[in-house]
Amino acid sequence: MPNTERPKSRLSSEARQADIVQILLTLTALNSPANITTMDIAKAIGLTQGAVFRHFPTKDAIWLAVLDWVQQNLLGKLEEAAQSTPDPLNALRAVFRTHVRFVASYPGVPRIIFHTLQQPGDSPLKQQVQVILKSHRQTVMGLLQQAKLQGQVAADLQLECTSTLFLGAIQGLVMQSMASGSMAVMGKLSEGVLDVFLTGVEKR
Amino acid sequence: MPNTERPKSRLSSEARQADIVQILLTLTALNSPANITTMDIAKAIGLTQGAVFRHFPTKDAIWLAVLDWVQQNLLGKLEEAAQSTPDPLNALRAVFRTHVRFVASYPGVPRIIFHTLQQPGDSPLKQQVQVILKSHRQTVMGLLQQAKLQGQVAADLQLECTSTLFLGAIQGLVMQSMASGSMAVMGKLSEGVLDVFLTGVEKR
DNA sequence: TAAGATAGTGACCGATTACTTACTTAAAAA
DNA sequence: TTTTTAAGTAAGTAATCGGTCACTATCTTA
Repeated sequence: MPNTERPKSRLSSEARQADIVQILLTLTALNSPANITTMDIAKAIGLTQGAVFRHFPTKDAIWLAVLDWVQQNLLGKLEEAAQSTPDPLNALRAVFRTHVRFVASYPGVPRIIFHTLQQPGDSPLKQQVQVILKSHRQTVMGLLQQAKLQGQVAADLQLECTSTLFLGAIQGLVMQSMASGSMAVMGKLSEGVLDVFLTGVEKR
Repeated sequence: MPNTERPKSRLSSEARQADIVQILLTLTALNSPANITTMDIAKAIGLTQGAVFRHFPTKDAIWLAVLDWVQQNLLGKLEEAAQSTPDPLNALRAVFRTHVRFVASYPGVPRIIFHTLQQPGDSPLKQQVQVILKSHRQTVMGLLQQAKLQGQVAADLQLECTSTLFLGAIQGLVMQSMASGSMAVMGKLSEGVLDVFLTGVEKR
């Protein structure tokens, strides 16, 4: 929902920054991050291209702000879901569903993550993505460790591999929905994917 | 291993096309497909930039040739692995390991797939990727269906969701290795990921 | 209401991009 | 050996990119 507000303009730099972040979240829902130009951003918020650089020194700084938003929102919700239930495996369910819901609402986020991760070198952008992934990973591994202590999963379950598969499950859903061109696919398949995953994790 | 041959040059257009495809497979191992220019390609094969367009009409045609190579090689090997054993679940193991080995050898391929899939619209490139993904999916679903008929998996196992998770497992490994910056991570985690997945699939 | 601060404009810049073209030159066909 | 075909060159094109700058207009504040 970009640009609902059209009272001419003249916003504070802080408000504009938030504006631009939100616009990018909607632009990346349909376009690859690699193709989005500062001109695209400017047009989407109804300003000229030069105005964009009043609020961000470089284009990378814009992406960094977007990743900051992702960190605060996605990670916050995931952590909240992880603590929503004392039962670790049910909490894992909640984390998964929260993640799926988030990605369905902001389909551009996985694209941004993957696109940034692909870049060579060690830019601040890439480091930010690594922080996000690591945090997500530790949330999942923490729940698995709890489940292990409570005897809900096998004692020899490998936490690293399991959390990799957990994240991969989301990625698989994202790819499937991108390939089919419809985000609805994700909702249809997510519960089934979660079931297969949890079956593999639960102690028998 | 680009450019081992340095007998000056002057190759047939067919040989150059194959050359360029191979060079792109190595260039994408470290760079994002979005960043690779025709100049990069030319330098890597030791020619001028204009020479590239002697052998491909457009840049998209180059990527299409790369995807053709992926289709012939990856899909061929996966199908071969699927038929290597009469036991469906063991065959699934073989498919997974073949895929992991392929991605470890050509780390650029998942990047190309994802990058192409991200592009909006319905380009020939994107259609080619969809063909590849669909074929891979059907290989996996065929094996799962066989396993179901033989009673190795639950009769109510959802094939679509399971194959999505299967592909996601690979994607998870790819992301993990990109985040860590080392392709060696994939080999270390792949067997464990495969175990968790198969545990979720096998009938108990 | 006057003055300072700052968001926005629009023209501009250098660099880079995919692609073209007139030419040179090497290799295969005659 | 001569002719013909086509791979490679080198310079160039128009378009687009991120980023800058002098200036304008609007808001805040004293």
